[in-house]
Amino acid sequence: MAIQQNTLKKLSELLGISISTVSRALKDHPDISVKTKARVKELASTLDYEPNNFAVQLRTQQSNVLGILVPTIRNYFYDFFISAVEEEAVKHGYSIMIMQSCDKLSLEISNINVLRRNKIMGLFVSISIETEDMTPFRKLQDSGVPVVFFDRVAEVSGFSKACLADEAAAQIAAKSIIEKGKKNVLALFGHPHLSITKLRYASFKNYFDLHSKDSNVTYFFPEQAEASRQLCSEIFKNKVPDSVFCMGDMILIGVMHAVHEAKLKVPEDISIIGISNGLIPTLYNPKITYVETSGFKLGQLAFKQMYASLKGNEEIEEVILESILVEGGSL
Amino acid sequence: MAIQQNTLKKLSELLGISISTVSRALKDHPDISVKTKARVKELASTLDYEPNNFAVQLRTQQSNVLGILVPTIRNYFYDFFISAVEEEAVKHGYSIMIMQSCDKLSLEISNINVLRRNKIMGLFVSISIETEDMTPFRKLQDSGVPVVFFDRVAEVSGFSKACLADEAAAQIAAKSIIEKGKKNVLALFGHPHLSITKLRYASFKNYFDLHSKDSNVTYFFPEQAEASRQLCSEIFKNKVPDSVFCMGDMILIGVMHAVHEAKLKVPEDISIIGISNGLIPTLYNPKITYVETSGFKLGQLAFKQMYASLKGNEEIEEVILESILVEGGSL
DNA sequence: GTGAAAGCGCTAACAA
DNA sequence: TTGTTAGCGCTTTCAC
Repeated sequence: MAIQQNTLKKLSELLGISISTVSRALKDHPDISVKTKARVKELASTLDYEPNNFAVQLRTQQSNVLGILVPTIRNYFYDFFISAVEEEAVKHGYSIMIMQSCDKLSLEISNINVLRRNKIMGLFVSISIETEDMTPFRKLQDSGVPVVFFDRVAEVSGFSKACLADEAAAQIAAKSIIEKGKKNVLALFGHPHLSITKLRYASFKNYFDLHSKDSNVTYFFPEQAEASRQLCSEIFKNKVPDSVFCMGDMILIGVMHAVHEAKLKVPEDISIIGISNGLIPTLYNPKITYVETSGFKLGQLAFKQMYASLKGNEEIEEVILESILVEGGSL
Repeated sequence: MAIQQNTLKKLSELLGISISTVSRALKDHPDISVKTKARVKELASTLDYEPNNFAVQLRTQQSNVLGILVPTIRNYFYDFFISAVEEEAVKHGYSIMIMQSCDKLSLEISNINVLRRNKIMGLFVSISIETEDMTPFRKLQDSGVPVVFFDRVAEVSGFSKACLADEAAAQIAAKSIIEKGKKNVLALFGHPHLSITKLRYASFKNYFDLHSKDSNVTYFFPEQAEASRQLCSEIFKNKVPDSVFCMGDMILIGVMHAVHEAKLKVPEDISIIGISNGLIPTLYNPKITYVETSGFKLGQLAFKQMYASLKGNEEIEEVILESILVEGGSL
């Protein structure tokens, strides 16, 4: 049972002054005399007075809560993103409410409703694989709640977006592979439905088509770790490519399992390059060369965008986080 | 700007009936006639009526929000825990508010205050390294907000706790090492201040003292990955132990870096065993043998405890999640 | 079966 | 400088 809290009314009765005076004293309103302020504040602190947020929120229609909606938190990217947003949010007086869509459209929609009912003041979202209709987000935004897409973003205009430099990242990887003289490339991407996959794939392919026409590049879309491992196992039986590109950590993990199983030496027998948030590639020996896409930095960037919108700076724009190549010894 | 929402008042005016009738119709109150209910519900749905949570909360003094306070989300354990809690919470109509203490006491305290002001109905917490005084948690619980500690728990009674079987996990590891005939053991633990470290250390040491007195076990407390790597590098220069025990993933990562640098073969030159949530040990080749401590399962367990408290079942108890040995090829 | 009215705790316009 | 008052939108008791 929640215990009865102190209220302005109680304070005012104890002090023999009116509720509004107490309220104003507590917020350092210039009208109130120094003496009264002191009296009020002292009593408030001895009584551990805390304003009732429910009442404040009803009155002000402000929750100071920001929502984050991601496919899952169990991911070596979103957790960094969330962490960054949380840190920034706290600094600015906001709290964070998190929900997972589990990559299901139905859950995504019901969670948006929960977040709206909780009166979030802004939403960060990375859409589910199944999402096609952006209406729920549009409605949210139209009702005054800014929406910032990140990572998996809506392929429509009219929303703020914080993106990784997907195209640049894929290009950097392609370029690195070509520069090392690799000609027989296995390129693995994630779910073909996602914008992030489309961008990386198109950019990677385009770069090879333009700059190394004689290369033999094979493309697959194995989504997760186990699918990647199986795929590679099969491929390695026939012919081992001289290099593998992995669009994400999970694919990399699968590939490395297959590499170990086939007892291939990196980089002597096979070169590996990936795109990653950072930790996983550094666990292998030699460390895997990767194009860094920092979830943490992206979170900071996304918060900046959100904060601007929150403060009435209504500019809708796409912010892109630069990618850098982190050289390991795998290429 | 938040756009004006529909309210009960508006509906009642449109329908020409009173606010209270509308309110009751919407909640299927038995007093209201079927006809009226139908009319009300139809209008409500065409107008996309949604109750104003601020008002509901003020009236009912219930937020249906649960808080989670962890040192950091950027961790391959807490994210699983949070994910599980979120999934369960959604099923039961609760939302999750997350805050990070960054292992700083000051942030922990201010975040507790934020959570309290946000009127959370329950709190899951894994304490910071600096935390010693449990008063803030006690006060929260005394004011009717159940607190469930997990992972890093308070070393005092009177709180619900959801723990990993720390002692059992350490014992399983110790037993495995002894059974493999390893006699020259390097045992690495985390921050000595934490209950989790104390339990694992005491149990591990105790098991060796009892069951293998002639073993030569060296203990260190290197906290994070880089410290572990450095420590091992130094140790390996003098004498390579026949086995290493790693209390957590970060320590394991550091150890494996040192192992690779020293070009030691696992398990021929050195055996490795750890305690882990699961992913990291499986990335190495051979996979590292580890005692599993599932953050996801712990989250489900902790939620069950919380839910019982929320529903008035006031029993305070310590729940322990069983550990199991997952054999890789490193021992 | 329906309506009127009180009140959750706070803020802020207006009065004094 | 301080007090009075009118709500914010909803739930719920009590009256009809």
